[in-house]
Amino acid sequence: MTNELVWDRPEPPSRPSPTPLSRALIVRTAIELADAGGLDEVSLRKVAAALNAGPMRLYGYIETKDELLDLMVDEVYGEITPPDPAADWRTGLRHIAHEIRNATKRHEWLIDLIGGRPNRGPNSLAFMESTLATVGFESIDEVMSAVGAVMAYVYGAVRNEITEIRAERSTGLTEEQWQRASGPYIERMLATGRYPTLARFIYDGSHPDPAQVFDRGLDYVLEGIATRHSPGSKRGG
Amino acid sequence: MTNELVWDRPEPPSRPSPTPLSRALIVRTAIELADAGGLDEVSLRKVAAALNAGPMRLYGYIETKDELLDLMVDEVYGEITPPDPAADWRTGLRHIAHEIRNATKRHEWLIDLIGGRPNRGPNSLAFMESTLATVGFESIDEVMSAVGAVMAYVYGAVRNEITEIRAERSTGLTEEQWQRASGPYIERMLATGRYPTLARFIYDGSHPDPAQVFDRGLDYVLEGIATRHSPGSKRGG
DNA sequence: TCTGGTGGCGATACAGTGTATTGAGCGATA
DNA sequence: TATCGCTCAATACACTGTATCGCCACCAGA
Repeated sequence: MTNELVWDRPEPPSRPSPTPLSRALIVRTAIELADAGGLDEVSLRKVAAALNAGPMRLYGYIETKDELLDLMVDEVYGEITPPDPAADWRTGLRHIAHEIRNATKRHEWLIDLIGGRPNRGPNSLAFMESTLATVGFESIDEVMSAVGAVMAYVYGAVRNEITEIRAERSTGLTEEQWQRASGPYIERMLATGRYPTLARFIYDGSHPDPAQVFDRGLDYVLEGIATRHSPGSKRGG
Repeated sequence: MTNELVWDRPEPPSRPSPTPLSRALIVRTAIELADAGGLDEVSLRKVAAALNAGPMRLYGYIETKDELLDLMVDEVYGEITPPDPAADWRTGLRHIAHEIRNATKRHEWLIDLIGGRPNRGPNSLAFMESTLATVGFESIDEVMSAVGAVMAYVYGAVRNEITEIRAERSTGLTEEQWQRASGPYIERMLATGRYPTLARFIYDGSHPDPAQVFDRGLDYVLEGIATRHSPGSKRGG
């Protein structure tokens, strides 16, 4: 066995001194990528690359990509502050609704993951806990349907908002321009006369602040809950 | 140039007599695949294969895959029957809410596409037209927020339902079993004592019919709209 | 100091995706 | 009959998630 020195032997590839990893670090990195460039930027290869690691290294910390996504969602649930326990159910639910909306403003991708699969991480459970706790109705079923309705509304409303934002971003048309029927396609469709009501709305509709729209819809739901439940059955305001 | 007969020249691949295609046929096929096996079954290759065609052939009828998805959504909007024009706004909106819910029952994948990108196909526009038309408030803004709130609620509620159904399907646990904390993980989490309210709800909660849950939440929203808008400003019931 | 195992991690591989490009065959036209 | 143009299949590319393999550094024991 020759032991001679071979001067042109390639050096071992200079590894960029592997970062020590952890599940938390991976999740944080994935969230940063998603915040910056959307969910498309969260591929195992890209997350790994951002950590100076090979793709397969991540599998030491997570089972599958879906698990990573679940962890990201739960992490964001951790950013949500619970309502003041002394608050009445209405302020409590309103607080939570705003918290969710704000969280998805910070992390637009959230709306694509939340509700897509059941979220049962510790932070999600804590969120459910404080949400249920803030509604002090006596009847469990009444609490469930009140919370369910509010969450359903919040989810749908936020989704609509984000979708609009994305559409603006990708078409370059603001919703206002769209509503003036700037798109040639829309213009053509309206010109067919098959959508008279819609046309009237598009041309005459005003453009309220999205936050106000959200609050108004939320108020419908809360008001409906309030009138449907006999005053005797609730605690607090 | 030799013209000799080469006996071992391979025959041109016996084409299975290419089906004549059309955008409508492609969309219908994609919907069938999605109904049967979920959105995962809708890849250009699979759709094309189902039509005895190569993947690239579809590009003669479709610009991109996203366009195909948009067309699928619009097709389903076409299945939705508008409310009776004579109906008051409340029955009208209720009708539409149920139509949407039923449509997503028939096509579960719909909930993953709807709202994800703006839907402006002819059927979607017709749907918006009849929805707006059924709410005869005088103020355009009031109509918009009423319709917006109802649609947001419907969207979120249906999404929750479908997510539950899918979770049941994939875990084999019915929601009822889950609520008895059959999952060892959930059981462990509840045992930590950090989620007292949640635990109480899981153990003591009843299991109302999903349709009733949906209707109840919908009723909150409608009731809220009704009480928030002065009676003088609405037409019909 | 040498040896043998072990475990972490990179490289490779595979099946799948959407889509751009290429090229072959056919029908219509000059 | 020669050629053009069109239609579609084949090929190719970059990318995905993930299974498998194999190298290499480290550590235990002799």
